[in-house]
Amino acid sequence: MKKRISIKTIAQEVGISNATVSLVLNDKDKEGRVSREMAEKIRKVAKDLNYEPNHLARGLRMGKSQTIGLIVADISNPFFANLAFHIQEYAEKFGYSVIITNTNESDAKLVKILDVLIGHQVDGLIIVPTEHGKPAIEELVKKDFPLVLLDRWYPELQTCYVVIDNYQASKTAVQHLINKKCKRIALFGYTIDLPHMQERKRGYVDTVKKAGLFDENLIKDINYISIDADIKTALDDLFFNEKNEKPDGIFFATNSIALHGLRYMFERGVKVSKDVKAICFDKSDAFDLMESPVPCVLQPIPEMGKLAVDVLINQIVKGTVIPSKVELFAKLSTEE
Amino acid sequence: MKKRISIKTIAQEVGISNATVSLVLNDKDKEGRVSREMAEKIRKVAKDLNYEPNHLARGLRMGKSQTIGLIVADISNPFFANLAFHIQEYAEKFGYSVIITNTNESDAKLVKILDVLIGHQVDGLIIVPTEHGKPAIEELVKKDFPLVLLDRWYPELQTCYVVIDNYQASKTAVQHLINKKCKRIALFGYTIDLPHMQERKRGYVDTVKKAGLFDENLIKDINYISIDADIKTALDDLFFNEKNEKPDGIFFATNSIALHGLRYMFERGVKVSKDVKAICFDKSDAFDLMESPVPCVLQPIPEMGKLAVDVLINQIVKGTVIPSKVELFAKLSTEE
DNA sequence: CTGAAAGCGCTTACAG
DNA sequence: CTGAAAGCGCTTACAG
Repeated sequence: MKKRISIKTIAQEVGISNATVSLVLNDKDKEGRVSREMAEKIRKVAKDLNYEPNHLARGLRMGKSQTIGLIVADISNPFFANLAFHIQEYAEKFGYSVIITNTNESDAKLVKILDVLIGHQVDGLIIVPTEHGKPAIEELVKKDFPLVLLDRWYPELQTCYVVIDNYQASKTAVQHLINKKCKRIALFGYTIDLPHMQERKRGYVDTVKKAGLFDENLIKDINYISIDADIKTALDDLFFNEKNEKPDGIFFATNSIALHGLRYMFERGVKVSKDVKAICFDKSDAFDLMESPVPCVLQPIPEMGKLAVDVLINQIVKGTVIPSKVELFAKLSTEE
Repeated sequence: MKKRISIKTIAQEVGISNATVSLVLNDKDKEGRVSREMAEKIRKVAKDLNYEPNHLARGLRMGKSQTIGLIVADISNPFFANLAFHIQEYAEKFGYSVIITNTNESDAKLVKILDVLIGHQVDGLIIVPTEHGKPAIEELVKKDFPLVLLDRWYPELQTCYVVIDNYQASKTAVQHLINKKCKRIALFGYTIDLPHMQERKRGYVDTVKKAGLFDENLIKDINYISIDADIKTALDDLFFNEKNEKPDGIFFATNSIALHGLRYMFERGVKVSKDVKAICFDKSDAFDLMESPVPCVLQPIPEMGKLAVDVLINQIVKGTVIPSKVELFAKLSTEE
């Protein structure tokens, strides 16, 4: 492979010093620091030689890499993929590249990724944290490393967050089912011990209680690891256990749970909308094609991504961190 | 923000030279180059100080960054998101980080991204090329820059490719509809002038011709830019134009076209499976939840990703490029 | 207006 | 077994 050409090559070609070339190529030749003709000449040679600056060298020298690390739970999940898309598009506007990585909800992996990303000298991090990732992230926070947590948060950790009001979103969703005359509303949530999920559950509980519809047996906890089996067990118990009165509504607290749940119900002949109403978090392509569309909670994905980038870049540029929790609001797909 | 600690800090702490620290930390202290006690001591201090090597500096010095650039058309498309997921997981095993970027099918954007990524000193590129991206990529090929094109290819450009046999996949899909007694099979494809799409069309044409079912009016070209409008126009023409005999089968040459198409048909009350059979490229979550599932062509996504990484790393390590086109085979979802 | 020099953090021949 | 030195490509204060 041919050697990439450097500032030095250009300097030699023109017969001038590296310093001057650097000035010109960084557009710092205004304010009369370099003669007009010289600047022109340098630019021409740089162009002819197809010069591309070496970001590694620049990063090393400047102490910043113009790179942001993004850590999500799973890039193949459309919610995170969309988030990643908008983060990248927006970060690019400010001249930042984004390195996207996955934890697959593993705390060990989070720790490892953090090391790798920091080794790569990222200027900041946007992190969808894992259940027990707090210690690792706390260390970074102590060092004032620029970062913003996205989608999920640790209540006891003071740092920057961009999240949505899960409690309110959940209430709205459950209320929607109540308005549709549902009397026995089930909740399907993850066992994950993070407040975004607890808030969704709390929103459910408060709303059904207020309507006098609370029944503990209708709350089903799903483990991310054994999602398929857990959902089947839970649905079997709700719909095919003679002892139980069937639910007439289901609130799926995440999209992945909804997808698995709907699939199994479909398989078992439980008709959504007819036998039981459903509502869930986040939109899926699947919903548009169902016999009767499932309404869902729409998180403002582009705004979440942009805001995370804004908050992060602000930290990087200012060099200081003012802990803050930005809360956005979701709305129902039926409100559109 | 606290300064990151460097090899120098460790060296001073231990009272020793940078060189020795570097040797130890890179596990080059075997073969009796450094005394056992000294090595232990250095490792301990490095650990206590929480040392993280600076990849920028190492990359600059070694002339490689252990980073791979991945360019896809759209990370929010599940096909590419899955591909990205597997590429990243697999590349990580070899110690490579992956920078993921999107072209949104724009040639101009491809050129720009190429510059950015090369500026970041990526050691190699995995590229899903755009329609007219050939000149830009050709330049890299001429320089023997390590790269592999994925999913799509330029027939006149000798370089490394990992693709699937689109012709065969398409034939199988169309044959499936013929086996289901379809007599009027429509094709929905993109206008994009790249052979992967042409092959899909050719597979369709050859198969319907062989069965004596060819009718030019059943071929519909969709523009990526105006996908929504184009699909509506095409479907309206097929199903709601009194002059035309309706199709009884549709082959959607991509997943995005299928999704838009199925949605519109649903909206207009055209019943898939009952009124018209459908089949398409790539699986979508949506299919599991439809009244009658749409069969699809399953590309071997994990294998495609892994192979691309293998081929690329091989180039990087060997320092030479042997142009090759690896072709994988897709199968129908009904074959599972 | 332009140049010489230092230094970012690392690795690697070369000396001893 | 360990150290001194050079150099990767860049930017930036300092001199002139």
